[in-house]
Amino acid sequence: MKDVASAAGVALKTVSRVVNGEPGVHPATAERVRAAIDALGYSRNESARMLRRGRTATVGLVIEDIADPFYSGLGRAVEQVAIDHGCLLLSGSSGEDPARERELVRTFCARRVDGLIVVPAGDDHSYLRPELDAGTPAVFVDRPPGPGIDVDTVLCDNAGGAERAVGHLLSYGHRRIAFLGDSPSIFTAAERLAGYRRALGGLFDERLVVMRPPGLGGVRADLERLLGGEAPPTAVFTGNGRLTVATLRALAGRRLALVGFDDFELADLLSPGVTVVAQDPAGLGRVATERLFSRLRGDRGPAQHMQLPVRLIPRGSGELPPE
Amino acid sequence: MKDVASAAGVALKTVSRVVNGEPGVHPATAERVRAAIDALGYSRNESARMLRRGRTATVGLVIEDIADPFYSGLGRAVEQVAIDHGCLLLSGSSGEDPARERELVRTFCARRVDGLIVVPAGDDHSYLRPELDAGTPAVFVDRPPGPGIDVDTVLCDNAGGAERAVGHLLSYGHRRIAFLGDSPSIFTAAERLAGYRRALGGLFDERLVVMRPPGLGGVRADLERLLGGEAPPTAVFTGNGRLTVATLRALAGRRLALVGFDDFELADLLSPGVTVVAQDPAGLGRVATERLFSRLRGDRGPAQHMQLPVRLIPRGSGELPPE
DNA sequence: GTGAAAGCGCTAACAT
DNA sequence: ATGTTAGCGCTTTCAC
Repeated sequence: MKDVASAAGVALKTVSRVVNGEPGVHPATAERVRAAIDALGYSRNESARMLRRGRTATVGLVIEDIADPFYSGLGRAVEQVAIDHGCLLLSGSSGEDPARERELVRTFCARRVDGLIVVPAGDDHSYLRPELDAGTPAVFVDRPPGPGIDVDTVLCDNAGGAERAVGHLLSYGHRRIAFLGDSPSIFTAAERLAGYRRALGGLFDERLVVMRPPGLGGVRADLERLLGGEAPPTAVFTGNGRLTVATLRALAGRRLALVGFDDFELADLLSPGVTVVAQDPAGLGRVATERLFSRLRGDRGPAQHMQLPVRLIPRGSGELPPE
Repeated sequence: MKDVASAAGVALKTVSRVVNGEPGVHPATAERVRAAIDALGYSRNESARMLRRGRTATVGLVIEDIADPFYSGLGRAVEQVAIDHGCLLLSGSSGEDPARERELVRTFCARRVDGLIVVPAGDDHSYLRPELDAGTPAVFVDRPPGPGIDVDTVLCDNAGGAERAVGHLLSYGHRRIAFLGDSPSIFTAAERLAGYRRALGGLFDERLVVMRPPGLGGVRADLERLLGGEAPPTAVFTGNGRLTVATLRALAGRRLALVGFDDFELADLLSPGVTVVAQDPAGLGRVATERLFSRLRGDRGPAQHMQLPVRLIPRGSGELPPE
C-alpha cells in the first residue's frame, strides 16, 4: 500500500479511499492510483483491515459433519446467506463430540468471527457466556443450547413431525409400530420419541422402542429381535436419515411398513418408495443465518425461538397395510 | 493483553510468552499470568497475531457445491487434514461459475490464506499467477488448471475408469453403448468421453453420445430419443453421479444395462443395484491437502501430478445382458 | 528470566 | 480533494 501510494504520488489515505470506493477522490487521481495498484499487483491485506476495524466479515459454522447430506444442505444455505451479506464462512465439523464443538467455537471466537451458527453436539454451553456477553451473537440450529444460555434458535417441528409419521401409519391400520431412534441424549431424538409416544397414546409399548446411535450392525440386530419377538411390529418409524437407510439395508427386501424422519435422495426410486417426514435443511440454515445477520445489524431484542414446519411425503412404504 | 499484563504485574512480552508456551518464564510468574488470563477471560486476538506473523493458519477451499455429496466428502477430508495441521478452513462454492471461482480465490488471497485447494470451474487460471509467485501454494483437485499454470494436481483416473466401465459392458455382450456425459467443457467429462471412445474402438458411434449439463428434463428427452431411434443402445454409461441418478429416474423401471461414473449412497439398494466406477472423494481431498502442507513445509520441487485409482463395483445393472 | 520499543498494514479522526 | 497522525493487538528484536 505504501508502494502504491508512492508510485501514484499520493498519501496512504488516498489509496485507502480508492480501494474502499470512498467518495472525495478526484477521478484523475483515482485513475492514477488504480494504475499503480494494477502495476504492482496490490491487494488489500484483510488481516490488517480486520484488526483495525474490529470486524472480520466472517461467520463461524459448527456442524456435526459436513459430509452428511442434511448438514451439507444446511451449510450451503448458511454460506449463501453469508455471501449475500459480504461475509465468508469458517466451518468445522464437531463429529458429535462436545469437546470438539467447544474447541471449534473457541478457535472461531479467538479469530473474532462476527457471529456463530452452531449445531450443538453437547448440552453444556456455559462456555459461550463470555463470548455472548462480549457481543458475539450465536444462533443455534437443529438443536437448542443447554440450560442457562438464551440465544436465538431455529429448530424444526420434531415432535409434530414424529406425531404425523406415526399418525399416518395408524391411519393405515397399524397398531404395533416400532421406533428406531438415535441416542436419547440427542435433542431431536428425544423430541421425536415424544411425538411418537403422543401419537400412540395407549398403544405405546416400550418394548418396541430402540434408541441408539446409527450403525448397521446394531440396527440389523435390533430389527431381528423386534421382528422375531412375540407380537412383532407391523410397521417401523425411523428417527433420522441414517437410521432409515440402515433399516432399509437390514430389511433387505422384506416388506415392512416404514416411515422415516428426514428425506433423502433416491427415496422415491426405491421400491416401494420410502415415505418420509421431510425437514428443510436449507431452510434451517437460511433462517438461522438471516437471524444472525439481523443481530449483527443491531437487533437487541429477546432471543427468538423459531420452528420450521415439516411435511409428510407418502411414497409407498408408509402406506403398506399391516402384514 | 495489556490488562492481563498489568493485572499480573508483568510486561506484555511475558504474557505473550505464557500464551504461546515459550520457554524462559518463571513458573510462578507464568502461574500469575494464567490466573489473570482466567480472571479477565482473555483470549488471544488471532487477527492481530496473523497480521504480525504473516501467517493465518487458514486454508481456502473452493469447490463446486458443498451440498453435492461428492464435494462434501472431499471437503470433509480437506477439513480433517487441515485441522490435523492446526489450520482452519475457509470455504466457498463456485457453482460451476468461473467468475465466482475467481472471486473466491481473490477474496481468500486477500485474507492471506496460507494455501488453496481448488476444484476449478473455469479453464483460465492466469489470475493465480501473482498469488503463486507471491508464495501462496495451490493444489488443484478433480480437475487441472488452465494452460500455463503449473501447480500440483490430484485427479482421478477418469479415462481409465470410463474405459473399465465400457469394457465391462462390452464383456457382457453389449455392442451399442450410449454415453450420457456432462458438458464437454468440463475436464472430467471430456476425459471420460475419451476413455469411452478408446474402449469402444471401431464400435464408437457418435449418435450414441450426448453431452450436456445434468437436469432431469434434458436427460429424459435424450434417453427417449436414443431408445426410440433406429438401432437403439442396449446399455448406457453415465458420466457422473447426477447424470446416473437422472437417468435412473428417466428410465422409470425400464431395464437397461447401466454403469455410472461415481458411487452414490443407496446404489446397492436399488433393483437392480447400480454398477458404478467409484472414485474416492475423501482420498482426493486428503491427498491434495497433504500435498499442500508439504508445500507449506517448504517443498519447492516441481509440480506433482497425482492420479488416484478408481474401482468398478458390479451390483447388477452393469451385468444385465443386451435386450 | 524479563522488559521496552518498533512495526505488521490498515483505517478513523482530524487536519489542511 | 488530499494528507497526517495515531493506534488496532500482537510478535520480534534486542537490551537488561
